[in-house]
Amino acid sequence: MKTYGQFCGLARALDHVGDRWTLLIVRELLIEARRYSQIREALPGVATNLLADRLRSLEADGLIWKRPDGTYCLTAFGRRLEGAIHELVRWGAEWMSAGRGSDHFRPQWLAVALGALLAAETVGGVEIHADDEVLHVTDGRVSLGPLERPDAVIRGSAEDILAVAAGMLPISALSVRGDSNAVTQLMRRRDNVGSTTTFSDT
Amino acid sequence: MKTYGQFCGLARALDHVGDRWTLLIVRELLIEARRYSQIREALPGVATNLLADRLRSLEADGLIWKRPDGTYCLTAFGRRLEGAIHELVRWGAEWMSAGRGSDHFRPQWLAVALGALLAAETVGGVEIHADDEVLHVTDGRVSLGPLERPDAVIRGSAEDILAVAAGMLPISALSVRGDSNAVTQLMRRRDNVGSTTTFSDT
DNA sequence: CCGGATCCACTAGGATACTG
DNA sequence: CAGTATCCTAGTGGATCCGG
Repeated sequence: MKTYGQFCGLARALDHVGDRWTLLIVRELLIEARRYSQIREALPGVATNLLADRLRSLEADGLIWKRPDGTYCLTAFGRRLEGAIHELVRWGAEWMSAGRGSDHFRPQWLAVALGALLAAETVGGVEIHADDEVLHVTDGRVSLGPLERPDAVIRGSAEDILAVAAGMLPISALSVRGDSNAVTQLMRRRDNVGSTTTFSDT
Repeated sequence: MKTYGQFCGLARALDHVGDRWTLLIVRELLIEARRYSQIREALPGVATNLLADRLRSLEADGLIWKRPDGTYCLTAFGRRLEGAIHELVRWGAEWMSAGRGSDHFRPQWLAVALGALLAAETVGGVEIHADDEVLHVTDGRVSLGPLERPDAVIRGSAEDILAVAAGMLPISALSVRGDSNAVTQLMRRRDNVGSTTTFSDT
């Protein structure tokens, strides 16, 4: 990308992660370390050379790192984009209410969405079965895989779980077992989500 | 921009604000409502047709609104991007340490940078004279213009003030009058800024 | 099969000239 | 002043091919 040539944090940030696909690559690696072909299949439509280009740039900029086993992995610096990505996910939740339509969907994306949308102050562990994917939430952090002794277990389609987290469906749309208190506490959405578009001055 | 076609908050957000220049336009309107030509001169290098395109899209998406007097103004929905922009500014602070170089710089950009970098819990008012620009901070919010009864007044070049806020220079690089306590409290940077790039696993 | 590289058609972006 | 109209270039998308 051509640099904006502005001495401004936003412009400098966009100089490095403002390119098309770049933040989506970071999103994938935020979920877990991935191989080239795993990233590619998670990003339908990306050209192979473009993905290779982006990975090279991200590595040169110190955001990602290629492990000896061939998986790409975020550095600590790259992971510090999580806050910005979560903010964008929360803002983008507004555009989710139009429904899925014919868009692609991967259950793993739930990990990022839930990390951004769920209440951070949750105590205890909740296991989530979304379609065939299993993930869990502890202390407001979302990770892939099951939990040893979950306080509650939620089951539903990934789409429904996402819709509940985004406030588009009531919690009753999901099957919940165990401590239902932990679940309602978990699903209390963060700020900055779901207000209607209004026009104001100043 | 071509849509990513992904049912994901991040992808949907980028479908609307991921285009080149778009977030910088939002940044300008976050500072204050602006006319077409004011936006253009704040974004050196933007093509006139491109700016017109972006403004049309942003208006169609309900992020901005054209007032009867011809100034473009953020809607409440558009202003909800402030959190994401602040996060990007904080992340981008890492790239500011390379110095200004030959990049453009506008004193007004300080308003956004300070809003992102300064401690939000500040009490009292601090007036900032950056070159010929005057702005002030109250309750962690930054606005253009002077303050009625400031607790402290900071003077310096906009570049130095930015550098202090980003932690690249000590507070002693600036001239401070009044309650120096309020100033040191103000300049205590938020999290997520300034750690060195390290490589870690997992 | 994985991890790309190469080629080509297409589209978005950049620079400048021009207009109501 | 606030854009529109062009032209040209760089970046993107899609398909295919290639070496390990």
